[in-house]
Amino acid sequence: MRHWLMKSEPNDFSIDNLAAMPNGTDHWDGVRNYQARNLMRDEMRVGDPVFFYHSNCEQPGIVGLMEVCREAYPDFTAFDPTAKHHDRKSRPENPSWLMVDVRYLRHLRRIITLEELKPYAAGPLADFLLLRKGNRLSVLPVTPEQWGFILALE
DNA sequence: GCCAACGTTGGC
DNA sequence: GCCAACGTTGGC
Repeated sequence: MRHWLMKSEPNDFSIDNLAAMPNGTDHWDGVRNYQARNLMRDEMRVGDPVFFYHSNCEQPGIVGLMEVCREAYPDFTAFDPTAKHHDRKSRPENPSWLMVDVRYLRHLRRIITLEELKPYAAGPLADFLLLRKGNRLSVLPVTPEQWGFILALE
């Protein structure tokens, strides 16, 4: 089992939006980065735990927990000319982009902010991809040690 | 709104 | 294959 962190802009899709879905479940569409796509395709499995991270907002940070509940399948929003992340090069018979389904588990009792995590880049979170300068991956692996350390901050 | 750090595109 | 131009991400 692998652990993950997935980013979403709360103005676009927040953890509250996910929690409000039927069964707390939704597809995670809009990933348009090959490295992130390959991670979803090759590494993500049903039952993997995921941090829900709010990015590009007033208080960037980890806000809750979810789990993968369906493995990678074509991101149909890429086929839709009216969709925000439409990609005309992606065809249904040969999809460029994939997504997984995720299920809401719970909010953290408080937001574990990026600001709070940053100092640990000098210690327990030295290799945490989220804290790497210039990192823009929206789907990234978290080691069991990193996962445990971060959750213990809650 | 600014801008650093990317990733992608396309001319050559 | 190189690399400049461009677009995007995301913190601040």
